[in-house]
Amino acid sequence: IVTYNTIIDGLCKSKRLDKAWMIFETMNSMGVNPDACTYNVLVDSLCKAGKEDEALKLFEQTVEGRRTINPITFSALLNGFCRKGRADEAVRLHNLVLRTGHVPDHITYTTLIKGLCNIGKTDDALKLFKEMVQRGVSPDVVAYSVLLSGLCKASRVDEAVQLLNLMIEKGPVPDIVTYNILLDGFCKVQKVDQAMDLLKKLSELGLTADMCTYNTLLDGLFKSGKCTDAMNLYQELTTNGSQMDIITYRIVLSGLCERGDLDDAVKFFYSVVRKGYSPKSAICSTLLDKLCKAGKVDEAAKLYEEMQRRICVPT
RNA sequence: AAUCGGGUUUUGAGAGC
Repeated sequence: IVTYNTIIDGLCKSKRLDKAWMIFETMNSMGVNPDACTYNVLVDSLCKAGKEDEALKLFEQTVEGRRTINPITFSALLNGFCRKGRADEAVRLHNLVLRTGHVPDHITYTTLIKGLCNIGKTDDALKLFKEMVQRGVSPDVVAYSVLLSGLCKASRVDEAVQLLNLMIEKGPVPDIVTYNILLDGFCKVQKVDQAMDLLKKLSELGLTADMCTYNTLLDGLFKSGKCTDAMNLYQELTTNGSQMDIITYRIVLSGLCERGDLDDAVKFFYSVVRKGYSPKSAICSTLLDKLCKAGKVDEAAKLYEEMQRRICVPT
């Protein structure tokens, strides 16, 4: 049975689903009964192939046939539904299974909470978070962060701050990701100043800002029109030798374009390209478009050639 | 363990409706 499971899993992982199912049939006809592990693999692979409904059917069959619910199969199934934006259905399934006394672990709860947030059902996510606590499953830093992110994305930053305070008071210790989420939340509701204040407090909290922190703030500064502040921050990062990533460059480049600083944008573009990055075609196109509209068609043409050489394809 | 699984930053334009 272990051999069969290993083979089926291997086939599923290399996307040879049809072949995997053939082996499954073979094992049945040879009188080798599939076990929980076999079904875990199959349910998961159906989900990953976008066939959640078939996965659900298979899951139901195993529940009837074996009269037990395997938590791994079930969480694979819930994952599949959540990934597809079907978190509400996942929660319905979760509620059914909950009645049989199966309480999911903190990761599965987090998956569901994130799924709900992704489809904008933030209140349901909050409810589920409370249920989780009531059921004696302690939310870890990721669970809190996911919920925090959901609140921020729904522009409910005040509630996010409350949640952070709750967390500080009697939850897991927030990490840099938690704060990055909140920083982004502030930025997105045009409270960049609050975000910058929070940045200063990070070191007091014993946390080190990472590139994601700075990217968030750079973008926030640009988008709220504080281009000078943004460029100052960028300079600061350059001089202290921070390791920029492609995302930093995209933010700065589009920030410069947005401001209409085409000369700087073009200069910046070349400096990025010299570092060996190829900016996304989207940004190349923006840059070209802005240049053309500013009447600098010649420059745009030159840039276009350069872009072609660098294998980024502006459309 | 032969099997699933969770968090943060960027992502263009035009046309049409």
